[in-house]
Amino acid sequence: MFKIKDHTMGRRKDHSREELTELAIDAGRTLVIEKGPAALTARNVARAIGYTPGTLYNLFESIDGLIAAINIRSMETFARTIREVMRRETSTSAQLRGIARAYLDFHQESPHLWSLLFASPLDYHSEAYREAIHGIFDQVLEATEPLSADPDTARRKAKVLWSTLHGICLLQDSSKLNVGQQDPPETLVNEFLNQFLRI
Amino acid sequence: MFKIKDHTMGRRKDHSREELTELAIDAGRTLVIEKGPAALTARNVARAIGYTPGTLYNLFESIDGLIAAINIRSMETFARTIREVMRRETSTSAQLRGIARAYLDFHQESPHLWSLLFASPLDYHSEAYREAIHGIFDQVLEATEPLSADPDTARRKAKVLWSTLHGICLLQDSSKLNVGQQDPPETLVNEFLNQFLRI
DNA sequence: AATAAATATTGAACAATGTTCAAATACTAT
DNA sequence: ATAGTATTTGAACATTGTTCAATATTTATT
Repeated sequence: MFKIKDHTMGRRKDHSREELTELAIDAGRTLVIEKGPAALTARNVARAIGYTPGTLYNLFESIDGLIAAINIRSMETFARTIREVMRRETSTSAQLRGIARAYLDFHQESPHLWSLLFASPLDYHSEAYREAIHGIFDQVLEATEPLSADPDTARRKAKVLWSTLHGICLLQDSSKLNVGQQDPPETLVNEFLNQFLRI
Repeated sequence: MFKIKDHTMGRRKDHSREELTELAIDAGRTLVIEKGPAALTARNVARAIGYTPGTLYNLFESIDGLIAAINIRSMETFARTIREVMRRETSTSAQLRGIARAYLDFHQESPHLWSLLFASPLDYHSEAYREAIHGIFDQVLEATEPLSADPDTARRKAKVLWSTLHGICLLQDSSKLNVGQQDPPETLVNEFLNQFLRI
């Protein structure tokens, strides 16, 4: 016999709260990867995990909370990638070029995830979010330190590098009909780094 | 006697099509300036000009069309500003610093307009939009030309400069809780330009 | 001047969004 | 067993963008 439920259901406990949160983040991530940030709706995510929108609001305080969770995951992955770069490369220039390379790879391989993280205004900003940002930025800072005497300059240099990477990828996306000729992001990043690494 | 209209109204012709378009753009612009991009809704704009949403769809093919029109106006204003800079300054470095200054001013004085233009993904892209972009970018290109031998390098340099300005302002906005210390955009742009202008 | 055609405007509707919440259910501790 | 707590739902609400038949007005034609 099949259970036909013609009224509201109560607790199912198919998954723990933590498992459910994981499921939601994964489903949301997949939606973003496959159909872009616009497909990340409460109903789409809920359908993907076999629950209703209301359940999501038991896990996240709002849809922005889910976005933040997905972004944090992206940042953690990226932080691991550049940690690897920092360990592999010994020279400052190789480290910085490696970080830039990793950034461009992320943008190219997961454009929608990149877009959700860097090209969609979000004012959620939990403590976990702040930490995830630091997980990345502190390493960039570490890499720019040898380039300058005082730490203030190092921080400024790190921010400039980071800003330029952002900007170049944004420009790339916004110019489907391009300004003049098509310059691949790598070319622009190279142009920048050649100057940036010149003492 | 007051005309009470209890059914659908027809043509009023209070304004010409062109006047109405102007009214809509102006009202939309004001809404964005005062309440941010999120306030730019069809109903808000319609109410502000004393019409209904349907009328807007007679003027623009979609809400993105209205956004594009507002952005084009922002770009035209900015193009005029840097044209003034280009005329006033004679040295390359002064021109580039002037352009950067103007960009930061725009970001600081009209953060919401800046956000609508540069920080909100939009895939409208009419011919008029392309032209407005060129009205700005061609001048940046003109300014970077003396910095490099071949035109390809000049174009790349212009794009790098432009990307960095974008990125720095984005970073500024996204970091209400800041990464490390607060670095004013001017400081970062200076850090960048000092390196950029070094031959 | 009368009539026809074109245009402008509306209100009402549609689908989709985020979000809330009482009701109902199932699990947990007593 | 019973009471209490946590979870899940469905239905609702307000807001989006957008469409469109109906209507009113202006313009063109006869």
